[in-house]
Amino acid sequence: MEAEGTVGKALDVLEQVAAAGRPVRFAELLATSPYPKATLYRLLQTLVAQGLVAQDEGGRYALGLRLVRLAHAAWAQSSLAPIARPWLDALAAETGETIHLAQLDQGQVVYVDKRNAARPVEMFAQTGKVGPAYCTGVGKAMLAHLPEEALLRALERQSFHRFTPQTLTTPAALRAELASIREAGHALDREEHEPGIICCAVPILSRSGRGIGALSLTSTTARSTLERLEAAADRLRAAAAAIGTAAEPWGFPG
Amino acid sequence: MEAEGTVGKALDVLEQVAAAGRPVRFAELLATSPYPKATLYRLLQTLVAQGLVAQDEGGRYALGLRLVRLAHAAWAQSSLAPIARPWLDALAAETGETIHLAQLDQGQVVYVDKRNAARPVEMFAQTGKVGPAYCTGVGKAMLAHLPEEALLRALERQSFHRFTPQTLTTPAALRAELASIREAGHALDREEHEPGIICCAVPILSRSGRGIGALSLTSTTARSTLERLEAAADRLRAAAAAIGTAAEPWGFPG
DNA sequence: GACTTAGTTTCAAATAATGGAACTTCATGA
DNA sequence: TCATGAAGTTCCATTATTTGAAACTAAGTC
Repeated sequence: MEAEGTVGKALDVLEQVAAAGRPVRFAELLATSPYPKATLYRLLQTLVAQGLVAQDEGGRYALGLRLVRLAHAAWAQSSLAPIARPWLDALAAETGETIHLAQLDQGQVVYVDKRNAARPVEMFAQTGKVGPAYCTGVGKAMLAHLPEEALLRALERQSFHRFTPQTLTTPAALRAELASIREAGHALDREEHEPGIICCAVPILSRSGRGIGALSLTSTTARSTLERLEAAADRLRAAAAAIGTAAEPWGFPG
Repeated sequence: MEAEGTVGKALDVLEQVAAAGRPVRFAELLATSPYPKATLYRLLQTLVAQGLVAQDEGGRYALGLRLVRLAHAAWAQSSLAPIARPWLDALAAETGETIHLAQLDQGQVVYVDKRNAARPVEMFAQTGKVGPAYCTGVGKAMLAHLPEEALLRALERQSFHRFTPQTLTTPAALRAELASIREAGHALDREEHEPGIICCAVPILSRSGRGIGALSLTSTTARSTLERLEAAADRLRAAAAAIGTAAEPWGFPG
């Protein structure tokens, strides 16, 4: 924490409210805040006045609906997600499996759209969720197509947690994996993030060759195998190529 | 525009980028900004540094993915939307029509979750989308259960636009409608917002009797009638009651 | 009714934001 | 080739906002 300028401080506080995951009292925030009582108090007042944070009758703070409005605008004006929609529909219908569309933001994977085989579109329940880049199919596919400098920055701020026995936990192992992903043209998640969950992902490249997102097909070891997912890689690649051609060249910054 | 404090100014700029609906150049923003060149420039720099705004290679500004992450957190920590999910699933399955869950934020309707009709139909509203309160079913259902003071504030900032011939365009007409909604226990949208679109909505009340959201069943005049939607009102009310009982008493502030 | 805990306000000092103007690119076309 | 201008960036003395220790209020608790 500790950010530059008043706006940065306000966002620190906002992020703290977000991290709590439930409505929190002032005292709870104060306990783990780097800011003194009066400062924290006024920052929260400002956030409430702006609608970024809401306060219940008991005075507890939670994230406000203005964020939901703004995120909808962000999604709608993106050059990737709205364009990709029909392709996700088609892939989900053809494969009967779960399809993810992801982008990279500050070194993390952000899922920006999804189709669940069983259920219809449910936006925020899944959209906006974040995950680690180094142990997901979409994450590795995007990292593999990041310029060296951006990759370094992304790896720097990463701490490698071993989610499963298969998780790659060193930069060296990851770099070797990224090289083979570039060669194969697709990335596999061999239960590296969650046991029983496997996935095949391809990068989405803009016309200028820059990575702007990734597309993945996810299944469970109970229902499918890596070989079967890999067999669908060409189908994914075709969709990714079409999306990349249609999209504005808006790169993911890492 | 023109807001209090540095945070408010930064959010003004953010909102301007959102309003554009597409990546915009600095000069475009400057043309309609109340802030001088240097100030606007530095506000944008700050927003970019914070990840709320992203910049493409051409230097154009668009909303950043950090907003999508934050909105997901807002959605997940809400005391309403996650709890309501199974009921939306059930209502959509039973009726085969579109179901919306909405909340009121600063006098506007914000759709926080939805289920699409089983039959292939175009999207009316995505999650996070906003709409007017005075001419939608969910909006009127919520306005009807707002305390007088909050209703006044909501009406004040409302300008009544006549979307269709059926739209109520005066505070007096709306107040009469709200009274009859309170009596009936549900609100109808008689093509007041979009021609051909009808809807029946019920308020979701917390255990303390406060309005915290609304639930609606939407259809088209081609496929159904107001009478048929109204017949499902009891089913909606039952779901709303269950959700309201399970939810934390977190009122909508108007 | 003294004592703790949670939240709110004050005000002089410290800090950050402001904005007019000057400067740097970069594209255009005479 | 070199003027012309449009778009974007930086400077810096001035100005306004933010800061935070401490005092204060309100609401429990024993």
